Amino acid sequence: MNIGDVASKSGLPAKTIRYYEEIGLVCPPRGENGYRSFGEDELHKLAFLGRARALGFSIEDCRILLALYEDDGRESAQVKKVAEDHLKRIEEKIAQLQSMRSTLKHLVSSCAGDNRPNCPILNDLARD
Amino acid sequence: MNIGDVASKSGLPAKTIRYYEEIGLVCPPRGENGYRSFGEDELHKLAFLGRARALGFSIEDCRILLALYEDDGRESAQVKKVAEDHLKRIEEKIAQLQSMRSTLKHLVSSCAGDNRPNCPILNDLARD
DNA sequence: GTTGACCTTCCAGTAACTGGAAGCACTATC
DNA sequence: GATAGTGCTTCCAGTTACTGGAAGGTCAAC
Repeated sequence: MNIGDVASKSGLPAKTIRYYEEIGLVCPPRGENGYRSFGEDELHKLAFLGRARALGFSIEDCRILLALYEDDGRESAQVKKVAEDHLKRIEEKIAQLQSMRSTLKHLVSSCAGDNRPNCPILNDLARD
Repeated sequence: MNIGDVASKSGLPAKTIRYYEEIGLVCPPRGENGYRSFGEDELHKLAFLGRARALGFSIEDCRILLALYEDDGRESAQVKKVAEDHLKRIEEKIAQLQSMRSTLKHLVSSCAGDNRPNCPILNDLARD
């Protein structure tokens, strides 16, 4: 398979796949013409990476998860730890965004949004 | 005031203030010794920026908000638009993170987290 | 043989800082 | 007056995970 094939099958852009090769997440062999030649295993890996990224795991987490996936001697506790840490970071991020949302909602609803200059949003940002 | 003073008063790191000057958000005059010399107005601006950033506004949004703040002819509708667009983006982000959280929570709870290799998290990432 | 799609590499840019090095400036102390 | 310590300056590089684009080689079809 050429890169375009695995791109459409994995859902990842070709650019991203080249990038993943550059940083060592995958290393497809090359054909005579210099084209990357992907097998089912590489496609499987890329799909794995796509799903992990879709769950918000960082590239470094993905690297670890992939290594654990390929390590028969892994302990599920290692995987769980990575996922739990990530979950915790996500929950912190959600809390932070919810706090912003709450403040913003309040500000937006208090602003007339008309053609006059007075604005509670700016007043709040400029408060002393 | 030197940069260290406005840094502690505004809560922004000195590095960040220099960066804000570099991108034209503030432009404090310089003293004889080449040091940046901040007045109350610059401090006020920096505090404004700090609060806007804390609400998650992008630097470009901050630039717009600051310009509106300093424009007596502004219409509150302009400010409200910026805030509403930002609020919408935040809500989308929250929804995305909540979806990740939901999946992750489920996966984490289904993983034994022991010394055995079998792991539902990896199974899910590797599913066909 | 030429068009068009697909592949290659390389370089630059994104957002918003942050860390660190090298080197002045200022203040306090001996 | 020398020195130490802190604070200021600029400049360069690195962060995250790609993404866009240019210049050019390859392949299949007509």
